[in-house]
Amino acid sequence: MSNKLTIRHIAELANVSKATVSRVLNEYPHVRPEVREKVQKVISETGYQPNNIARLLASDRSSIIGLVISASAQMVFSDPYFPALTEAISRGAADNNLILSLFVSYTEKQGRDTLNGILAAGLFDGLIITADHKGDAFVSQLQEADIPFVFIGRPSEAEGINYVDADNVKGGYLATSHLTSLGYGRIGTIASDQNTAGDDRLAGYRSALKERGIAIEEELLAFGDYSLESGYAAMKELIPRQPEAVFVGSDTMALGALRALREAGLRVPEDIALVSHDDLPPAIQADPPLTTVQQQIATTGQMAVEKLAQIIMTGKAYPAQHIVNPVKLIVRASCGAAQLN
Amino acid sequence: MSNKLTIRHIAELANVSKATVSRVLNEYPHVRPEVREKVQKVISETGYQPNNIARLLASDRSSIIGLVISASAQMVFSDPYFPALTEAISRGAADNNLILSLFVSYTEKQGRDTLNGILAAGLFDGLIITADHKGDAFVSQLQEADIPFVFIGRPSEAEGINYVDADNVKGGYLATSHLTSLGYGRIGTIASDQNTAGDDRLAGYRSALKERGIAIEEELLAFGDYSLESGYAAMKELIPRQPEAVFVGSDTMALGALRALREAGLRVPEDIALVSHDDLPPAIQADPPLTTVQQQIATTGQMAVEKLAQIIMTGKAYPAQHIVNPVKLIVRASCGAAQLN
DNA sequence: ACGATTGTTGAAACCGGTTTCAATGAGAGT
DNA sequence: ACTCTCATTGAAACCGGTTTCAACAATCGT
Repeated sequence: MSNKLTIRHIAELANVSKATVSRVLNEYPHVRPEVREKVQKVISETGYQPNNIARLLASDRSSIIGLVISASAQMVFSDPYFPALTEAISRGAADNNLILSLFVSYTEKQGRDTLNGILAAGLFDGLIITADHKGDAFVSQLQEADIPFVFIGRPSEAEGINYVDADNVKGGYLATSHLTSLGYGRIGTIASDQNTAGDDRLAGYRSALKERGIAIEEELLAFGDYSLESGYAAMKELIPRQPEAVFVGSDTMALGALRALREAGLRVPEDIALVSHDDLPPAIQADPPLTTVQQQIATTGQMAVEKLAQIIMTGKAYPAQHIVNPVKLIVRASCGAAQLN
Repeated sequence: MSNKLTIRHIAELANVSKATVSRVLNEYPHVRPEVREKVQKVISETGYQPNNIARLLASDRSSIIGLVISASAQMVFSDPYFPALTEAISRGAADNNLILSLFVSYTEKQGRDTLNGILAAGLFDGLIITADHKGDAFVSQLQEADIPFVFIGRPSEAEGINYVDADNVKGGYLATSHLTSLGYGRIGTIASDQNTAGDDRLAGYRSALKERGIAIEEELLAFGDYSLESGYAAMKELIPRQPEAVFVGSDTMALGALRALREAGLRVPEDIALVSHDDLPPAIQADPPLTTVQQQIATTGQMAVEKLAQIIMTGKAYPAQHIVNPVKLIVRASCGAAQLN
């Protein structure tokens, strides 16, 4: 450490006690303005910076929060979702004067071990948890540890748990309604049952069709795991069933679907229309650019940090709050809306 | 905190002093085996976990390292490079029993502020710095603060600085030689002068051509900033000059270049061959899949953590080590090697 | 058998802050 | 003028560990 100055030195230089310096540092009352100024002058002249560790020990608060990402390696690597989220949370942490620590694990078991280590360390004021699986395994551990936490993405047992999520049901609904309103029949979907987001988007798809009185044809449902490859495989499965349009549950899977269609010699949107979900950079980079449901990941990340900060400050995690961020449809070329106009 | 147990309780339960418990915890010598066992028994029975903060304060070591990413927002979002690197470093930190904290900033000024905050906090045992710009602004600050640090990517003033980098000169050389050896003439490049990686790749390009006795035609050089859009723009600039092949300095820029070519009605590799750099997921997902130079980001991240850990342990940052990871050419469709066989 | 050495152990100081509590002094109330 | 408050301040305890140092017991050499 380069920092040899301690609160004692400042106290001596300013001719006051450590306690008074501490009061000035923490902007506590009960210090005469002139004394406060004198101390501040010494502090700024010397460039003194209080030692955080000591502060933590004494105040039992670290201002460090952890972000636990538990997802398959493939997912973390190839889907821009987690990077975007991480980045948003990083920014949110900075805005709230919190230090962000990052933990990535690839399996649920590994995630639990990581979590154990984190909880044992006792270093963190709170945690943000995000998982591509349903994440239930973590909940009991977290609750026992009595540490403030916020989920990103609804855990399947959400009761009493604070979480922030996108309005996935609405997303599936918007995407599918858009396709029905463009006049397509035989609308399929590539969904996912890996997490609640997938369930919800599928539910939205179902409700949109139901609303129009269209029966769900189970053979037009395919499933993927959010990877490009799974989107490719799912679309291959769907092609023989000749859907006119498909709602794909994520941009990345849509990229795979596009490849399958290209290989099959089918044009998008002329032969098959596509709408996907997320609106991450690949959506606009795709050929054709994807009509997709935008979820505001930045907002989600930010709200998660803010909710966590609030729990930490107030000490009140209850009543649990479920924050659902709105989504909106971004119309590009892949749905064929342009042609139909 | 749920953890009410302190070292004192353990000491009392085991009928020894705090000092002895501490010796057991830290696996220090000078404890009789039977006493050690007795203490360990109490520890495991009670589930006692030492308070890290207190430990830090007393031992002046936090086991927390910071990763500072300073890059344009666009870059962090749309290029998978940083996510891949972050993920690798996260894994490396876990392997070395270090906690990783993440800081993202978008401008050099913001980066400096962030760094100031970090250094002031005095919480970190060391830092890993990575920047899409040349990052020199940070060096003096870091050196003054006397904190262990390792750069990822060669800073332009690299003397006395520990860094880990890919062999970018070799990368540019391999890509370009591959194109010459396939018989292409008029080989252009989309380079970048934003960072030393760009400089180095360009240098490799130059040396490959020079080696074959081919004069560099300045009009076949274009520059980008690693964004897809800049690759698109650069390729548009190059098209009228009719290169037969182009070495593109990153996969993401190559994606943009592909789009420009597609819009111009040029086929890859039949009309123009492409080789890019990085071998990130988009390279294989592109149409056609990109021949590209693979840099082992995972290894780079891991080595950076290990080097940093070593500096922290030994306290010796000198002599500075420059670790250059090998690269290798991955041949796919975009270079046309398959057709030529 | 006896002093010298070595291995074990605990008391106490320490890390650098925060917080409690009692002492002090000035202003308010009568 | 004389209490009674109340704001200001510093001394000391505390947070929960690590580390130093001195005391002690056991082992060694002669």
